[in-house]
Amino acid sequence: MARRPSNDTGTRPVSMADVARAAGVSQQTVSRVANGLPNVNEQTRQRVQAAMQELGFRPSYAGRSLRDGRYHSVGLCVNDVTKFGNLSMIDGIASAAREHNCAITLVEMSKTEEFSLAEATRRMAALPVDGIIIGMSRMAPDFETFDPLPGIGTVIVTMYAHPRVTTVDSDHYGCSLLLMDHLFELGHEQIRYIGGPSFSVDEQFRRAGWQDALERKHVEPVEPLEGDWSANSGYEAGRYLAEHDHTMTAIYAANDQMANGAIAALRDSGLRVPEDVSVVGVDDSLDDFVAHNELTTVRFDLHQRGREVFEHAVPEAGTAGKNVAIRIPGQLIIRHSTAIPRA
Amino acid sequence: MARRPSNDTGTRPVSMADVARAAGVSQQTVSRVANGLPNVNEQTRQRVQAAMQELGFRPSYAGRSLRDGRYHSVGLCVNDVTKFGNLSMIDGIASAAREHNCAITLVEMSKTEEFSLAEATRRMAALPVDGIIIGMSRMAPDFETFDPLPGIGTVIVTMYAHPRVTTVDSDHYGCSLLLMDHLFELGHEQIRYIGGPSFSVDEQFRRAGWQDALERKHVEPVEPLEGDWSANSGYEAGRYLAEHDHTMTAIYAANDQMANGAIAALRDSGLRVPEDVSVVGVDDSLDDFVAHNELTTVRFDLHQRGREVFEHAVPEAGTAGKNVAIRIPGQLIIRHSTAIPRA
DNA sequence: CGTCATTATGAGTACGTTAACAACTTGAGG
DNA sequence: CCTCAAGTTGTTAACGTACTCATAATGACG
Repeated sequence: MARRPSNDTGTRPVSMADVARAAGVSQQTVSRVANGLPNVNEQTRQRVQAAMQELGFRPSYAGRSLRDGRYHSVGLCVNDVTKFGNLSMIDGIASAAREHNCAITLVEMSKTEEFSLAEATRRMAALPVDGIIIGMSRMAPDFETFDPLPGIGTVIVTMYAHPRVTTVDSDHYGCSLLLMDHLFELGHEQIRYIGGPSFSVDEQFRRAGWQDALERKHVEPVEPLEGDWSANSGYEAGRYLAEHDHTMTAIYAANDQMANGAIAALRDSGLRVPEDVSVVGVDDSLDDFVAHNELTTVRFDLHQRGREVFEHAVPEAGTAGKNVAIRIPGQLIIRHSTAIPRA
Repeated sequence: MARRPSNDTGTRPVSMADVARAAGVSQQTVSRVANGLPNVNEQTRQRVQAAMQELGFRPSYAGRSLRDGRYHSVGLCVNDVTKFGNLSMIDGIASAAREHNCAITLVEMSKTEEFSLAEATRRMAALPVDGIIIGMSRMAPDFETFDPLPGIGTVIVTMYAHPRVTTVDSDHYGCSLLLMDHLFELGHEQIRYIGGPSFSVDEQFRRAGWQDALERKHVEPVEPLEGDWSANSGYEAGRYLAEHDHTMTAIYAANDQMANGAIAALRDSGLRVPEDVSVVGVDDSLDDFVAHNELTTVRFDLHQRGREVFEHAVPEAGTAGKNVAIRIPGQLIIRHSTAIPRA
């Protein structure tokens, strides 16, 4: 049972040799026509192109890649495509890849469970990729011991630095400092925190920024609350704070969705935003979903991050400086959810 | 200037032959070890595995694909990764692909301009894909005349049927009927429509469903409004309707985001939802963004759509029935934005 | 001790492509 | 007529893999 019939009756894909036979030229001439090389007689070119059309020739990616050792694709490994962080990563990388005429080979690991970097690397390395990008939105069990595969660029998208791998991320620590400084300047000091799930790397760094900012100002951080990034969890946390904390003057929610929920809760509790309580978020993700978005937040340049990630994963194109840790700062967007605290 | 040095000093990737030389066996034995075949002496296996580890062997995707004619990847071509429709498509296809141990090769075309199916097909066909999926969220200029490439499964994700290509989509027409029937049953007849941009295929079918439902009930459809899918555009439309139409009792917004904006506008205009005006949307996309989501809407099973799309694009796995038009019905989700109209 | 099955391994080949080189034709200039 | 250049086409080799077949070693059984 031959896998691929060599005769013409089978379903084997049409190769250059088939086209060559049909057009009465050598296979190499077909290659020349396919690649638009100049040294082909016009008449011959047309005959070959006609044969290609006729037979439905499709150049073999495998043959070409085997020949010239490039795949023109970058591998991207994430746990859940739909999470905001991953989506924005895909978007940023997609535009960088497009600029380099490159595709993205996407692999979604388990949506819920963590995965090891070794496993992710092993899977990605067996795919047609010139570089490997791993989104580590929660700490991998083998992060410390992980060794990248030699001979292929590897980038981990995460805030944690690694001794042997380049890591790139938006600055999830710095964004907290931006927001806290903004609140400090307005005069706030009692700033409560509503975070995401504690396994999230983004959460860990955003929260650390909040805590460090307070401690640097010699304010004791009060018990951070834990949500799940959703507006409903922000609502519950906001409700709790409205009822139990009458000294706070501001809330820092670790993403806009929870901030939006928290604002709703505060208002349902009879508190005004921003007159009674200021609220800030992160991501600048509400615009499409709520009218008159008034949330003060931090916006990240995801396309720049995508470009950095891409160019470090596929070093031919950009700086090949090995093993750095790149943190791309966000931009403070001041809207109308923050104000001077009540006296 | 040899592209790839054949000696050991160069940067050529490590092949099975290299491993074989290091382990003192034949290349074929390395292949057997790499693929976990049983007929290898345990001692030999360990020696080979040690050599693999030592040299950092990475199996060549190109060699393997050339050899067995499969890529284990499906091509996906969309215009803008971040659009809700496309994102949900990626998500659904990703989980179907994972079930078949398959990757996704993602190409993002121009975010803003339309692209022709011929161009998309040409680009995708040159990539490592066993099937081609094209998201046609706006009508392609060559839809009527398009001929799929023979020898590779092609699926277009769109509501339009095509005489020579399988098309799959969520039922963007049927969702309107579900919502309109729900409103009819409550007693509504004066139902205004806030649509997306008119070039959108989803918009065209959702709007057609609204119009047909009214006409079937012998109600004259009143001037549909056009938004841009964003909450702000829904707000503006809602504001306009609140001020100019005092006979309407319900609004059908073509997505949840505009519905959310419309509700805000109605309330800002002093109207109650649902007591004075009922509002419905489509997509069931608000849960993460707003607390206490009360919007009646239609939810699509995106994973089922992804599975259908995938299995028609890569027919080896599922039903290979050629050239069908599959419409996957949505599910009506009744919450609390709809009620019996005021008397 | 010969026969035969079982196990382990190697040799050869084909997959489709492109670079490098060789070969052939044509025409101009001496 | 010879030489040389330019244009066009063909031949060969190599990329890395896995299938098929051949070969060699081992042990069981009559």
